[in-house]
Amino acid sequence: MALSHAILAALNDVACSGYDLAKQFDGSVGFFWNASHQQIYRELTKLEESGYVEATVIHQANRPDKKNYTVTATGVDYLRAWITEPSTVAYPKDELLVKLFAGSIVDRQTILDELEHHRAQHQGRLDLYYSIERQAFSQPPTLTLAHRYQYLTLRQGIRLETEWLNWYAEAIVSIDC
Amino acid sequence: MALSHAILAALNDVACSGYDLAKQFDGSVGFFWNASHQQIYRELTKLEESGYVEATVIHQANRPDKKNYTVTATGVDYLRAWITEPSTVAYPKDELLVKLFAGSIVDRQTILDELEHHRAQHQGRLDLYYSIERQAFSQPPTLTLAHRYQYLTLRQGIRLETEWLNWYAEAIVSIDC
DNA sequence: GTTTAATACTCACCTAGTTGCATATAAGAA
DNA sequence: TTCTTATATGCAACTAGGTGAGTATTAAAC
Repeated sequence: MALSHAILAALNDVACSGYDLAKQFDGSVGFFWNASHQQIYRELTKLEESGYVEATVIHQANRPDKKNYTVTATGVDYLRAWITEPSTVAYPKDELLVKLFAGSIVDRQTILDELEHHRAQHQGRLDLYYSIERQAFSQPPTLTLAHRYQYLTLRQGIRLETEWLNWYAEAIVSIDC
Repeated sequence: MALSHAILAALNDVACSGYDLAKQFDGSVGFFWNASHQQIYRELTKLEESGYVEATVIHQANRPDKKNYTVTATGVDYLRAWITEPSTVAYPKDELLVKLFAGSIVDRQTILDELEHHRAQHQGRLDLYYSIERQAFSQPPTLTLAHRYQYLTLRQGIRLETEWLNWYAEAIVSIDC
C-alpha cells in the first residue's frame, strides 16, 4: 500500500482533486512516486472508505464540479505511523541498464541511439527540476523545516539526474574506444 | 513483461538455474531489476513454454538436482527486438523521499533516524559495488565490448550510490540548522 | 454550429508482484 | 539422531499496478 502513502503525503501538503493529483501529483510527489489517473481515483475512493481522506464537492462556474480531498486526523495518524516504521531501500528498476547488460547482442549504434534517447529525457527532467528550484526555492535559508524537507527531495532529484548525465558522457567514451 | 527481459539478459550472460538467478541474479542484473524466487520460477516456466529458454536437468553429487536454463536462438531474437525498441525513462519509486515530503508531521529525530538507516544501506551497496569492481573489472581498457557494457552498469550503480551519500550529508546539514 | 481541447471522473479487465505455504535432498552441527 | 542450514523448486491466493475504453461539462477555436 505505497501509493496511498504518496497520495496522503501530496494531499497533506495541498488539498486538491483527483484530477490535480493526476497531473504529476502537483509537480511534487509525482517525481518519485507516479501513477495514472485511474489508479489515483481508485485509491482515493479506498482512502475515503477508510476515513483517511474527506471529499467536499466544489461547484465551479466555468468547469465541471470537482471533489476536493482533504486528509483527516485519522489519515495524518496513519501517515505518521508509516513514516515512523523503518523501510528498506528498494532496488531501482531501470530498463536501460538491463538493455546495456545484454547490449552485445545488438549493434553498437543501436545502443548509442538508446543512450542518447535516455540522456535527452534525463536532461529534460533536470531542466524542469532547476526551473522548479528557481521558482519555489530561491531563498533556501529562510525556508521553514517543512519547506526544507520538500526542497531536499528536489535536491535529490537534481543530484541523481546530474549524475545520469555524467554517466552518459563516461559511457559514450567507453563505447567508442 | 520486463522481468522476462531481465531474466533473459542474465541467462544470456551466464546459463544457470532459477536458484542461482534468485540470488541477486548472479550478483549482476539483480542490482537494477530484482525479483523474488517465486516470481523467477514462474517466469522461467513461461519462458520455457514460449520457447525462449531451454532447461537441462543436471544431476549433482552433493546437492539436489537442478535445472540449468539456456537462452535459445528465438530467445535471443526476442531480447534483441526488445533492446532495439526505444523505451521511456520510468520515474523512480522511493519511499524515503515520500516520507521526507511529509516529514513535518513527525519529529525531527524520526526523520534523522530514517535518513541514517537509509544512508547505511546505500553505503553497504556502494562497498559491494566497489568490491565487484576490484574483482571483476580491474583492467577496464583491456575488456571486450560486452564486458565494457556490463562494467558501465556497475559504474552507474557506483555513481548513484555515491550521490545518495553526498545527498545525505547535505540533508543532515539542512535539517540541523 | 461543429469540432477540438481541457477539466473531471469512472468501470472493467488484465498483468505484475507479494505473501504464505509446501516439498525434497544433503551436509554439518548439537 | 535430531536439528539446523543451504540447496533447489514449486503452488495458490491475494494485492497492487497498468491499460483501454468511456462519460460528462464547459470553453474556445475554426
